Amino acid sequence: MTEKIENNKEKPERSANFIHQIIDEDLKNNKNDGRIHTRFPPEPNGYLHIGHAKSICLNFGTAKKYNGLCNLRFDDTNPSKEEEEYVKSITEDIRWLGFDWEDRLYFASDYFDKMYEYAVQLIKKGKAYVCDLSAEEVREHRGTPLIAGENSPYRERSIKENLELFECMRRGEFPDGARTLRAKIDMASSNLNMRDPVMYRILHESHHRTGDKWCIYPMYDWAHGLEDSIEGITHSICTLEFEDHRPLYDWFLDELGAYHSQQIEFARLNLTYTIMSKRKLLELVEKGYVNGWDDPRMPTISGLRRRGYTSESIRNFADRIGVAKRESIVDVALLEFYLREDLNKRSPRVMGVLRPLKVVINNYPEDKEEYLTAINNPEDPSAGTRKIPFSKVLYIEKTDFMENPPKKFYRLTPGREVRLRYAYFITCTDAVKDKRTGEIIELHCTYDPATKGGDAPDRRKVKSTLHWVSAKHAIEAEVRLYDRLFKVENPAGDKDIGDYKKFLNPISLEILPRCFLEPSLISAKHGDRFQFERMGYFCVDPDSNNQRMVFNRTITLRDTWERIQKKQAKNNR
RNA sequence: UCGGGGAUCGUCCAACGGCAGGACUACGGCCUUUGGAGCCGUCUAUCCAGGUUCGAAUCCUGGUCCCCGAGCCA
Repeated sequence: MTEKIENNKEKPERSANFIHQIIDEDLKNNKNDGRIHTRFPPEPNGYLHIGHAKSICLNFGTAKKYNGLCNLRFDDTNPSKEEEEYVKSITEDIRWLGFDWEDRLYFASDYFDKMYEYAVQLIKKGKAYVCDLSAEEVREHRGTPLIAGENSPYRERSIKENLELFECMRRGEFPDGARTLRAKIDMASSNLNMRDPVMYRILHESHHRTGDKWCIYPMYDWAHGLEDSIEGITHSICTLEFEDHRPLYDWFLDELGAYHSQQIEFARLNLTYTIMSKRKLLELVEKGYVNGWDDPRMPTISGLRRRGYTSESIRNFADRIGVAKRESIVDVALLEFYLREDLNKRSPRVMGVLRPLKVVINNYPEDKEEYLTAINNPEDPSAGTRKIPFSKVLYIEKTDFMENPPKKFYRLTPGREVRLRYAYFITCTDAVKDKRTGEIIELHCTYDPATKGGDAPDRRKVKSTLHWVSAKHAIEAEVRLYDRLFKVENPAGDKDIGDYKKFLNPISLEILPRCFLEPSLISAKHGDRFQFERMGYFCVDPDSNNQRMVFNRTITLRDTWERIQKKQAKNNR
């Protein structure tokens, strides 16, 4: 009984998405003998982003849910845009996300021979022909949505001639663009994709896997269904823009009498304050708006990873946003919620002062040092405790002191007593200012020795607890603060403005060169994640080295004080 | 204009003829040695107009709005 309740708690019953409903139905009808086989088919022409993560979670997740299989297949049918670098990053990213294709790593280019044979078969059936029209002429013959197209003058070539010409195409006897192989369907179809679509184009270009073996390359529509068919994919899940292509997908497979997978389309992910277009992301990288594909501001998987995201949080997010056909733009706050949820559970707590303000404890002995006990993770008792050094001169956060505080400011002000976390109650006696600028450069305080550890024997309370670092013991480090890449929710959506780059947030990166961290951080390694108490979650950047530690702020903690300030500012307006 | 899709809280997803529900956000409160976390609560939605039905987000009819489609890209 108890067990049952716990199970329910862990796996709250959520209704199946529309794709899983289709699969449930297929299973009921014993379609494909109950086999479920999906695939994730990236084109190796860019880095994966959070939108791909949705698709990866869907495809691999579906296979897992139904005890089926999911292949990783590179759709490398266009050698002019594709590179080996991308297949490396893509495989890394998928693995990091936590998915495994076992021995089922495939490339569309592995099937070029089979595809060629299939094309010959279609020609022999009188359903494909070699066309001599130029690209421009093909466009002119295609017509428009309102006007039917015209047949190509080469449409009625004999099967024999088509076979010979296609063979000559393959052998490289024609220059790029001179001829194409086209399916013979219907130039008057209301679906433009059915107006004798091109199956093969001539491209004298070296392919990253097949080298110079081929100079004709298959088009997506022709290739994709065959890839699915060859691999025995049962459910071929893709995005909405391929809906119009489904009749063609079906036509090829039906004409060939080949195994026929079912194409199902869903709406791709959009996220607020970022862009998902590969082309635009490439532009940001190439024109130096960001520092590479893995810049922590990028929505790429590698960027998120470097930023400190956990794969668990991305998977939870993908699971939560669901799958539907309605186009949408998901609030990035939802992603951030799952990030914080996961980070809160797993991150060791440490203290780090980002914007240091020197504090001298007047009544603390000059040379005394003591080690105080701090809890490593209140969410995880097994994480234990550690010792942190305390001494006469400390740093606290600049924003934790105000000489003339507004209402509801609970932190340090002249005359007020607060707690230093795990240490003592201190009271501010004096603020030293720079004579010229008036900036507060140093605080003088007294401490109450009876409050060691942070509790007062007389039960008196303080309104706030501050984090701090002993000046003598602190590690100096660089911390990089990231904010959203764009200033507006939907930078790609505003067609009046035109260029999405106008919406770039000019302060999406702030570098703090002189932060002070507690000494335990000295052993932190690349990728290690921490919560800097009261400040947020941080991770060690790969730029970090023995000379200089570099941390990225993954995300702030939820900040109630910030909200109060915003409200106050609003009310004063 | 033709073809293909889609319209449910601010956002995302459910409800498949029978009390419109969940998550996030926002806003209150409790608690707190992180203004963190946790806990409790509140607000807010069926594109419009007709019809069928005891009963419609769901079925029918007619509108409106949005997205995709005329690459030898995927």
